[in-house]
Amino acid sequence: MDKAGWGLTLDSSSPSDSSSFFTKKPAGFLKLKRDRDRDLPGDPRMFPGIDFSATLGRRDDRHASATLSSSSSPPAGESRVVVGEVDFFSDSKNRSDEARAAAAAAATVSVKKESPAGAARSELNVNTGLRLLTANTGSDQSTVDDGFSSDIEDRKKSELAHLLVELQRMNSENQRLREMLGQVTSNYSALHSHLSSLLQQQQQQQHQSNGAELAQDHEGMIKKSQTVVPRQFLDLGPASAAAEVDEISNSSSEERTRDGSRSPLTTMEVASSAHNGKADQDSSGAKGGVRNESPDDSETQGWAPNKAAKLDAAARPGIEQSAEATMRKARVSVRARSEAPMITDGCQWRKYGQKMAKGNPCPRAYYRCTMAVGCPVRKQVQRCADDRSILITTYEGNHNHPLPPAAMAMASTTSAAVSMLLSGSMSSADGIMNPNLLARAILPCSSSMATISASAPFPTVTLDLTHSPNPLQIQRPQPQFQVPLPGQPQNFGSMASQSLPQAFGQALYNQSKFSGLQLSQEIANSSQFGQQVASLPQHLQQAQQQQQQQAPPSLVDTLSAATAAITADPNFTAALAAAISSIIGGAHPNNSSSTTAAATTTGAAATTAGNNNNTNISTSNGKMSSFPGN
DNA sequence: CGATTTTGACCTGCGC
DNA sequence: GCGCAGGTCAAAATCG
Repeated sequence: MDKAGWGLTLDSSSPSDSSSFFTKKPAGFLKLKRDRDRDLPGDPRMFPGIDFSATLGRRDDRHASATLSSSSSPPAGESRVVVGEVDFFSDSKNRSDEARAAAAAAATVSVKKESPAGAARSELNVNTGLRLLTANTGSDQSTVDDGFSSDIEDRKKSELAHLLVELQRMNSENQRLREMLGQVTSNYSALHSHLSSLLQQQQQQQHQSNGAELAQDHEGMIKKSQTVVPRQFLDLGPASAAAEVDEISNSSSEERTRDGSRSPLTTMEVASSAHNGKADQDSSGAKGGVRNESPDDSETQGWAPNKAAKLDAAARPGIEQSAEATMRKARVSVRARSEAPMITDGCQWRKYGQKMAKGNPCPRAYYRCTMAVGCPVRKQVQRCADDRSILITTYEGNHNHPLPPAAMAMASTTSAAVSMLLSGSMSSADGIMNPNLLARAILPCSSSMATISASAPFPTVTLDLTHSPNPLQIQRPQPQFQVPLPGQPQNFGSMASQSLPQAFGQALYNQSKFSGLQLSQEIANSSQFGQQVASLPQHLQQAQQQQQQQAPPSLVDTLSAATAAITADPNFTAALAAAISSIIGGAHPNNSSSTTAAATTTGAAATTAGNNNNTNISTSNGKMSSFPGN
């Protein structure tokens, strides 16, 4: 459920009392508790608590605000932020320092900042997405200038000059980063092509050696359909290659298929169950009638690892079955430091169970999404046994309804994570899949580590947001979950009202937009990268336009400048993250039809981040019928 | 009074 | 077949 107030009630849920963590109801909780009318998509106030989507930007905001107002009492708005937000992260101060360091590294010229209000105005007017830069540059120096300079015009003039210089610099950095991105993309494509060719050769060899028995051939066809076909609408560049690896692997696909039968149905499965409803119901009846399920409850039923799913899957064509088997197992686990009982990810959840899991004194709570009837998305929330300040949230399933912007953040995140999981790691027996790349692709501004485990009962992507910044990101403010204030805007549509960009959420929001654009254009068989570039936020496009006038720097400068840019501008980082994740894990031309059809069948968006409000369907989400959407 | 949480019971899969 | 663990259900309790 949406017990929205938890984030504000750190007090009641003492970390030391983990056993009662999920059972106690925070005191302050109640006052903020549930107000469904308020929890409308797009309502910025709706998700107090640890706001995943708004966290980063707000955190950055807070840090920047602290910097700007360090020598004087902060404006009312800022003080509200500072006071209201609770930093769950122990090293927040360090990150704040890092933020300043990043600003110092990025800003060769400090730009004065008159006041937060003035900054807000400039943001509204320019909307370059360089708010962090603006904020960062408006630091001590500007304060000093304000104190000693009575000539406002001169000050503004110099400020403007600084801004222009900074803008140019950022443009050049933007260009460099784009070049780097292009290199990464080309390298990725080359590697993928090479891998595909190798796999094809291996496949041919294996077929030649094993082509004797027809039965085996038939089974092989089934396997192929079980692996390749799903990947087709899961898509992704590496997908086909991975699927081929699966095909080569004797055990992986079968095990996955078998295990998948006990896993929750996905949207696609729900879709397919529409014409297999009788089997479902019959099977449900076999359960003793305990679960009185109507056809309308098929989605809910789908979550039950019952025989119905297995029988139904067995009765279905291999394609659908395999697709479900592959996708419905995917999970995304998000680790984040939080004292709150549950991270606020923008969706409404209702708790339906709690169990003591083995090996962990903390109970595991089970939630299901209640934003729409029959939404199959569920999540598990549990404290880390080793570090109870870490909250582990595992998402599973795919939303069948529009999501508010705040929810799209997590949706996009998990979407990207699962996209990468299903696209590239499924073939791997286990292990970490290029964590740096993955982490940067998914959450490049989070300093997170994305760990993929395919050997687990469910292929799981773990996004660890608790790690300290990696060397390449050390200067960047660490994203974290924070406690938003009630009534404070959190939706991304109101970013202009924020003091600083909600980098992470914006990144993911943009990502969704990117992907949505991609999806729609993929249908039109358009190239994706150009569309992604075309769908970049305005400030990026503006920067790109201007950066074309910049002379290319040296490689060293490029790298350093890129690092500085990334660390200094969460918006850019976000956009880059979105682009990368969309490119690598999110969008490919051949994935939309099947999933879209499935989604259409169910009348759902078949997307986690798919948002009617934005008429965007995240490709990475949309194709991930089993992806933990939220 | 409706929505949500709590909590014990139940179901299922898996390993022995 | 049995026990264990994960997951889910649903009646009762709680809350607003």
